[in-house]
Amino acid sequence: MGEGNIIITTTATDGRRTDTRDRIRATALEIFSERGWEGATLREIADRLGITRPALYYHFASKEAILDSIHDELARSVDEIIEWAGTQPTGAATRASVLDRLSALMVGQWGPFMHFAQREDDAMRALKGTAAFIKRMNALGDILSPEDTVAARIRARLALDALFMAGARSERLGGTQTERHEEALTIAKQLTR
Amino acid sequence: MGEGNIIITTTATDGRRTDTRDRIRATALEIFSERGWEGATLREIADRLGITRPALYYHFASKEAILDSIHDELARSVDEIIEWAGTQPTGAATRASVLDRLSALMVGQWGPFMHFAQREDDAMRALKGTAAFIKRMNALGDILSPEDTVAARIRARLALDALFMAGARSERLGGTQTERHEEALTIAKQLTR
DNA sequence: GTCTATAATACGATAGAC
DNA sequence: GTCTATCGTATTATAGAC
Repeated sequence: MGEGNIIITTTATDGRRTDTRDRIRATALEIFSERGWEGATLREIADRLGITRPALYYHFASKEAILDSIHDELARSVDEIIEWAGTQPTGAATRASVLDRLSALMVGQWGPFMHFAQREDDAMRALKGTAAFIKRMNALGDILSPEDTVAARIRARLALDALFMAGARSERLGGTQTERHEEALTIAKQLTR
Repeated sequence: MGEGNIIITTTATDGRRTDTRDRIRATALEIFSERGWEGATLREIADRLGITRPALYYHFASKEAILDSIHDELARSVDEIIEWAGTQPTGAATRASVLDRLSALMVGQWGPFMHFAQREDDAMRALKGTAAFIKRMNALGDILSPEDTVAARIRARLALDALFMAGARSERLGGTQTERHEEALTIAKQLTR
């Protein structure tokens, strides 16, 4: 809830880490993406960090609090895009720019997490953080629909899917990671034209 | 493995049900679709059927065996489509027919389950049944790609996503269920042209 | 800030009566 | 074919020492 999103590895003078909270979030993001919400265990997060489970509870009150914290960080970036779109005239150019900005997020570390959050949609509707994510995805779907028809809404959702597809594990599509992102972006723009 | 896929409710002369195995599969399909693999519990399946957890074990050896049994039934339908495509000349007309046949599966009871199986892809790679499902989805992706490029493979995957989207919970897209299926099919055909 | 030890709960699965 | 009772193991989470 409001932490910075730049992770800098530091050590105190006695050698103890002082960035454990950020390291927990980074590792949890990996494991949520790999295993899904139910499949991800605090044991695995702790083990991968080389600490014990109780130590996690010093930094976060619950498993859900870790997810919420990760989501808060992503939400700021997505909200920026949504708010920016609100200041622009509706049109194909604005939709293309929104897709450009979203694609940039996917290329970074958010690709696997957005894939996770999207895939867990109904299973996780109960989770506060993810419910908010779904609302943001719906807002993006509305922004990306050129007109108010079922077909346009399906196409807008597919445009988002295209970006997610390139952002997540997608080696089977062939080509380089960069190539996949570029092609997905091109197709997404065609779908929202 | 090898049971019929038509569920007929019958009762023996003393009033006991004789179709519990099929009822378990139908209910499990619902709950897997709603909650995902880890989120689905045998407790909920049993409760919804009005029986106890141990009673499930009379019909299936394990939770995984239930999933495998459901998957076997779907696999026969998907394999029919894949095999039929193999006998046809490659071309836009064949791809459109494959999409028609897949869409017909989605309109039936398989839509939510295909959404489930697709979404659980990496979390469930360990599960025998789902691993086989992923292989079939990859085969369909190949069949639906007009050429051997990254862009074509992304478009083929999005065509499948469009059908899945209409088949699963998708009320937010507006329109009627029939309308959503028709529009999704049209878009899918455009993507694989 | 991290540890050991443990509580409380839920899970999948089994044994054996009926 | 379904039940009651239970086992063994995992989970999230907490208490209190250091």
